[in-house]
Amino acid sequence: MGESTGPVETARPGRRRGAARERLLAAAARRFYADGVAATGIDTITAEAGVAKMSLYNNFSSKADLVMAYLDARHEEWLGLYRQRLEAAHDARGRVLAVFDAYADHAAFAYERGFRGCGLLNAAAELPAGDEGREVVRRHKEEVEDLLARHLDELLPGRPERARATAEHLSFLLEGAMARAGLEGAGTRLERARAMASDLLDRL
Amino acid sequence: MGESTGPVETARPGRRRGAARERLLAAAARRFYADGVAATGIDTITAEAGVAKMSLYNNFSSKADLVMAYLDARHEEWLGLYRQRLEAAHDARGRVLAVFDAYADHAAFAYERGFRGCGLLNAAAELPAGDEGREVVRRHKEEVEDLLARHLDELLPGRPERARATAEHLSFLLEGAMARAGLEGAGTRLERARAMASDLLDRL
DNA sequence: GGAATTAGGTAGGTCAGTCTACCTAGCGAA
DNA sequence: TTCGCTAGGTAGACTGACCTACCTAATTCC
Repeated sequence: MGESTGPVETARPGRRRGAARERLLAAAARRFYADGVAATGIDTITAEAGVAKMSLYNNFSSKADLVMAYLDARHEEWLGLYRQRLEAAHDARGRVLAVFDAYADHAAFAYERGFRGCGLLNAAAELPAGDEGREVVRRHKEEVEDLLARHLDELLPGRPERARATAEHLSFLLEGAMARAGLEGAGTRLERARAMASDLLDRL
Repeated sequence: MGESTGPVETARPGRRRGAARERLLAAAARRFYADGVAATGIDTITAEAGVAKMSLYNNFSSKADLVMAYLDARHEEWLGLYRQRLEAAHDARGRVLAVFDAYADHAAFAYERGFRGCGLLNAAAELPAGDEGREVVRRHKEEVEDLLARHLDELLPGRPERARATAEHLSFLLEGAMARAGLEGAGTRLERARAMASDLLDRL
């Protein structure tokens, strides 16, 4: 992220193979996050990617397919941030807080129209009731809660139910802070949530 | 809410004055919540309201104006649920939990395409970055947190900072549980959040 | 009578998706 | 090493559906 102007490299014909797909995904990520999925048209994406419209349909079967690829990419992106934070953590407590730090890292990105909360949740809000994309987002949130639960199992040996309940509690704090932070366009609420989590771990 | 079929009363000309506006708001509420704001067209709304297209533009200056009215209506609706729960509460603790109950009441509505979380937050996710509607939603969330803070001041006399911090903590729990509940289409997560809040109040 | 509402249509855009016709980078074969 | 093939890329026109917003003329309630 952080690119802020139109076609990033000039769009001259016959560039590297497979480049169109990457450029499309990057452009879609910027526009979907900043303007919303429904509000972003195919032409806007191809123009910003500096790519022909047919390249989109050569790489994705439809806009819905591109949206799914976008959701998968956001999930993978978050996992990347989390793994980085995980390496720096030296105990189970730090590994719990690494989840919060990964969310804060996300908020610290230089989005061109400001921080707007969790891209996955925002996209889910636009998708129709039975859409598969909503399932992807639901599973992402469950995976985050599972990660928390695993680290808490280490902190609470022999008390799996307490670990589960605490993981749910922390995941609510995280999600709630993220929503508020998105409305405010700043990461402050996420810092507060991290502090709450830290307190809560002290009192386990 | 709870109506599930097209035009609710048959659309015969010359009904009660001012009825068009109410019918439009009710129809918009159903469609915006179930299908999303951008995905819902003017014609869909007027058809479902059983009202002429011009009645929309006689009562609202544009679709954006209708969206703003929708946001205000959702805010007022929640306040109504909350006030009802407030009356039934007999102490400060009950008044804190009344906020959680109002959210649960919201989730218990028979939405025609299932529960999809907070309508205000979902709408905000679709609105462009600087849109006034996003401010309306931000203020709504702040008002909920303020309500919690006021009740907590009663429970924590002389400790306003602790009350503020607890209000923020509870509002995160609430918002996070709401987001998860919306993804799952069920209110279970909200019950869990209420239980967490209740525990937290016991340990104040 | 006048205000509100009706059905239906129109204007001007934008949407997703398809198609044609051409171009070039990179690969394997000669 | 050079040649030729092909997969993936290009620009831009085009279709049919849908979008918001506004208009008209007839109708109905107060």
